[in-house]
Amino acid sequence: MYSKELLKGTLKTIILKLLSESDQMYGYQITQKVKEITEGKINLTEGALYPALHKLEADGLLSTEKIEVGNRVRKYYRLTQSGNNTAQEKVEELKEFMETLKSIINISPQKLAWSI
Amino acid sequence: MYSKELLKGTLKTIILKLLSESDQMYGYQITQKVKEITEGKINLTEGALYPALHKLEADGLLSTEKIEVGNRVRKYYRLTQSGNNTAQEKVEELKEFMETLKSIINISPQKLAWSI
DNA sequence: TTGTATGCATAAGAATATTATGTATATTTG
DNA sequence: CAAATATACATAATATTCTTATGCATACAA
Repeated sequence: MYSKELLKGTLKTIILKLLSESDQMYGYQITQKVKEITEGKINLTEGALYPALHKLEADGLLSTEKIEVGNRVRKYYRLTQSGNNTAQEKVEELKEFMETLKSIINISPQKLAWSI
Repeated sequence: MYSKELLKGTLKTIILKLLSESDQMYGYQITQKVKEITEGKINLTEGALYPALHKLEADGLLSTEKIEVGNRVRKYYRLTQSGNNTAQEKVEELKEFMETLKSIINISPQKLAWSI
């Protein structure tokens, strides 16, 4: 597990990306999926996930559907039209941000000194 | 400029990385350096930077030295021994985190469906 | 029957940022 | 030369977004 603070700000983008690649998903499934893809390196906590889902829904990016499975109810989320657009934007923004971060993380002493 | 929330959690690592590649730097210089390296894409705000620097100093990762320049005082920061170790760790952790994030961001519908 | 897994949700608290403000000197520009 | 911008530090109020803890409930395995 990584220092949790790194995850800050990326959670919504992760949710939107997963939903953009699948028809619909429910909360618990998202946590398991992320755990699986990242080989256990990222574990979403419920206290972070559910408020984030609710916020995305409130913002009109997700719609929900409750489906009974046995005696339990699952709440499925799917992207709205607006959510689909936002998903693409957020993912693109995250990619660019990571490239920019790399430019700092991979800087050499020479390049840094160049203009100090 | 990126959505600010992405920067959350990466600020300390950025500071430690810059200091690990230079002898010493002062706060304002760090903001300018980051702006230059990222071509204006990341602008550190003072309200975030100074508290972060103070925290790193309080944690024993940075030491300070005040130097008069003209009639003004600059507060230079440099890594302590402990800060140097932490810098390496944090940078490594950030790199690994970015790799992990990529595995989510670049996932294809097929791979995702594989185990839904 | 007791723990683990599944499934949702919220509340208290911590961490970390934004925005605004304050103080002060130096330099550039109209 | 006055005013704006740049340099340089700092903190307070507020917002956001997590963690941790708690609660409820069903299903299944040891």
